[in-house]
Amino acid sequence: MDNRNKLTELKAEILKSIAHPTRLAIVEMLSDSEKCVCELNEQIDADHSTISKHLSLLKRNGILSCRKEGLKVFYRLEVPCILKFMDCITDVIRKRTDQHLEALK
Amino acid sequence: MDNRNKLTELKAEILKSIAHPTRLAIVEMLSDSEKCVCELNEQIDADHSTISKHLSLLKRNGILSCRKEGLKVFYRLEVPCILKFMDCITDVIRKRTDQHLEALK
DNA sequence: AAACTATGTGGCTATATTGGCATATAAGCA
DNA sequence: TGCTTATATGCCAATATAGCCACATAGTTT
Repeated sequence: MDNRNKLTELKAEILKSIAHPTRLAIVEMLSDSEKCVCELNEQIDADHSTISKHLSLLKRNGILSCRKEGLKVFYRLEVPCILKFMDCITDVIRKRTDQHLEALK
Repeated sequence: MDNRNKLTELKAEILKSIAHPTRLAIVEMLSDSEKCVCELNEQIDADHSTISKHLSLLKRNGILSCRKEGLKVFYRLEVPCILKFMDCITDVIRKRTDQHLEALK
């Protein structure tokens, strides 16, 4: 019972780490291949320190891993199953939109 | 490009709605069948107003739907695919734990 | 209609999250 | 060694979120 709660809390924590526009964008950008921080910095409109913090959070929570090569650090997605889930989330969005349209009738 | 960002933001918003211990617990409790608010109130240790707000958030975001029957309101899960995803999240937790153990060596 | 039950809402405070700036570290290069 | 580039961290202010109490509403029962 209490363990169940604990597990639910852990799950919520993991979910929270990808439940942020910038962090989700990072995850999506890493869907096909690893990328260096510099590349992410280029494509995301935020201070590099902000992005760095998002990356370290994602890493700490096991979503990403990284390797260093010279000056650069390359991050990669550790849990590709997340991507499949996004289809489910897109379903939710579709369903939600339908509901709102329905409500207007 | 901009549409892509908009979609990512929407997805993050949906994710955020289930990325909370209590809300995730609610989703899990509704995995097998609909339940009335009273039942949720019994099982969750929080003020009924707090639970009510979580429910309305989940509904607004298309995760849950509800129907009224007399005094009671029954909520049900609209998007069962969320449950499948939780296995992926559990993988993350396992992976993360492994990493931490590894780091201690 | 008055009292009761189940649920929802407004308003407030406490806490958590975010983002940017300045600064630090680490590695390559002149 | 000093300079430059890539990345990370400390600190702080702004904003968002959560939770509780009090109150409101809807439906039921007497």
